[in-house]
Amino acid sequence: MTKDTSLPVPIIIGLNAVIAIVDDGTPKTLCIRDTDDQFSLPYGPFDPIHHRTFEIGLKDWVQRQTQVRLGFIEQLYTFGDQGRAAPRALIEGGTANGRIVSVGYLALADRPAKTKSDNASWRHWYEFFPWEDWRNGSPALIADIILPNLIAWAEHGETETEKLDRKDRIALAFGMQEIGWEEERLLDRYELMYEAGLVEEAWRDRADGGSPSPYADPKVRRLLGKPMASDHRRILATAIGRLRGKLKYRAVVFELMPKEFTLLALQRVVEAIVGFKLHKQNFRRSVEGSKLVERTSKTVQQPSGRPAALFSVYDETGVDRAARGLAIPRLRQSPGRR
Amino acid sequence: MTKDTSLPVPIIIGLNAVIAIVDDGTPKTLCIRDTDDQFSLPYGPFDPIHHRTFEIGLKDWVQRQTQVRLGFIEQLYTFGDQGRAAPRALIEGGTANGRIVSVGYLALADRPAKTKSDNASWRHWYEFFPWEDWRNGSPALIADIILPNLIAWAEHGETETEKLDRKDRIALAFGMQEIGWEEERLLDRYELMYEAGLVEEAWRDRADGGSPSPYADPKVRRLLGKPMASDHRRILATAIGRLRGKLKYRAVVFELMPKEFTLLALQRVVEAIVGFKLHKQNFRRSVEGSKLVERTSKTVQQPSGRPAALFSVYDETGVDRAARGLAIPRLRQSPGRR
DNA sequence: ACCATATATGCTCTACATGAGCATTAATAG
DNA sequence: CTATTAATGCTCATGTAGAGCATATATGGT
Repeated sequence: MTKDTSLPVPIIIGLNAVIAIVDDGTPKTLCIRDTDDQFSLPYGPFDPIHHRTFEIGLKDWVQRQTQVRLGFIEQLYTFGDQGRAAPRALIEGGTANGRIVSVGYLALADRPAKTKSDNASWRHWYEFFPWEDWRNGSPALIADIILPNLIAWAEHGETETEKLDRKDRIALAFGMQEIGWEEERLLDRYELMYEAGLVEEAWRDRADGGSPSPYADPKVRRLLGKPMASDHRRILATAIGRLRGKLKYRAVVFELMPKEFTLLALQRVVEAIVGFKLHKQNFRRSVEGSKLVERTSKTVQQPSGRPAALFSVYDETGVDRAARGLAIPRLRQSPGRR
Repeated sequence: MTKDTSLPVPIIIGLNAVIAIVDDGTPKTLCIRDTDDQFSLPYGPFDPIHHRTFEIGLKDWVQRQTQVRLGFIEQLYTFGDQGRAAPRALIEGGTANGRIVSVGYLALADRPAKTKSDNASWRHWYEFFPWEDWRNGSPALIADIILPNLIAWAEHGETETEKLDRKDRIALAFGMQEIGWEEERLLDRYELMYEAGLVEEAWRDRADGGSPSPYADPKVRRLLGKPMASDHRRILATAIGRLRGKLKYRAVVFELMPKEFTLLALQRVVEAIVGFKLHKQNFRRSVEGSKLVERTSKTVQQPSGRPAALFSVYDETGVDRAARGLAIPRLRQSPGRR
């Protein structure tokens, strides 16, 4: 083995948390409002002295900062790219000459906890990804703005191969192929838009580098979701994409539910996450058949209509490691996959 | 936000690569033989000065060390636990007073490249996880050794709840529930065995800490796979588990195949990875119907029998981002899932 | 009490994917 | 020409997912 003997540059590990809840049909994540009035995810440096593991560190400062107690936690990805803007607080801390590596985490909570500080607030996911919410049909944004701009970007490829490759990626990410829209490709879509210069962060990050990509004008960028500090929007995209995928094979939804719930409430939570509506009767069929929930004897009266039965999670303990997730019975109309 | 102003402890990021190939039905990974004659994964420190991203760093030193050119690469997980043994080379490098965080990567190659150094070699995966190869039926090891020892460990739980919880995890990980054996839960199984003190590393790592778990005797541990340096076996477990899962929804297998191949060869590669045999005709049916491969006009003669048609990947470029993986048509007998 | 309306809940129909295994084809070795 | 071996083709049974009709149980208005 060739031993690398160069002295290491100081490295700082930042922990970033996407803390997700679904509040009455609205999927939200905890955000901090930066000093420049920009949103960022809750984050903090990993302190190797006081914390034996990342998760302990994360839980610790999240609790201190926001009073939110984290239940389910999952590591997402570790971002180590150079050129990624350093969170301001860390720079001010005087350690900006090191390299910052951020480890993203996804955490789920079952209701919006009070937040200690005024600049912390629960924000609607789709403020940052307006093209990801198909619950009221295909967002006009995609056909009207995103696709035309992406295609234009693809046409600016250097070589013929690059152009084709870009078009291919666009088609796949935005569901123009036989497979249709795949909700879990959220990150692919965001990264494509970043590369094409359609989101604000791309513009901001490349201010120094300079690249020949045909940047969309500010008006367009402003329509394509609110920017976030550093690469937090990418981390949020990773989190949502992961959660969307995970729903299908792990019973994580229940981490977002109260003790007792109606099946429609459960459905609304799933819909909020995946971003499109489900077939009600088929959803019920699969949930009831899944052995993941148990019908209680209680019912709740809706504003009108037949009262709904309340359900509870069948086996409290092993839910998140349960072998199967819930079925996602699509409607062919809207996001018609396959 | 409460600002954490304590000075950071030096952190070193180590990059670890699981470089996988399948060589004539044998799944292998590149290993380095340590100075204490122990196996370790290829690893190296991440050098923030010379490398803009982790992946660039990884590719760079893997190529320098082993002459293997990495194609497909995927980040697995970032391990930051204290108490994880530091790779000897890093300690010797004089930086052992810092905290080592390792980022694991999975890389796929299509054939065993020559390795530059003598202490690098391609090792059979299942040397490290002998209970994971079900291709010749359910390994006796599981029923004879693993389960009895795990159950014993479960019985040693402090509280009633803990005992039940452990039994639950065992049942799930080892497929004792209705769902059956899930090949992608390899990491769960390894971690369970680690916790229970059944694998060598658990014994080694806890030498200082000391824990009340009922450690299996050395004879047992020696049967349960070869140990690896640091937590490399955990990283390898993560890699195999991830690859096993990924096969089903991404067309990554083709990264492991030569340009042209027979369907049986493809099947053998899949079988090597998932660790059990597939139904031949059904595998063919799904592969041919997948639009992922293309029949060439060529055939190859086997030692006996009808010659097999050669196939090639349909769309060279977008394979790894293709929307669907291959079907894994199980045989109900052996690892009968569901 | 009766009706319109709004949900919740039950049930059926169809298309298609998946697990199994029989049948046929095309080679080789005697 | 026959036995053997592996590749390839095809059919059958079962289960699941997408659709949508039908029924049940509330509320509010008349």
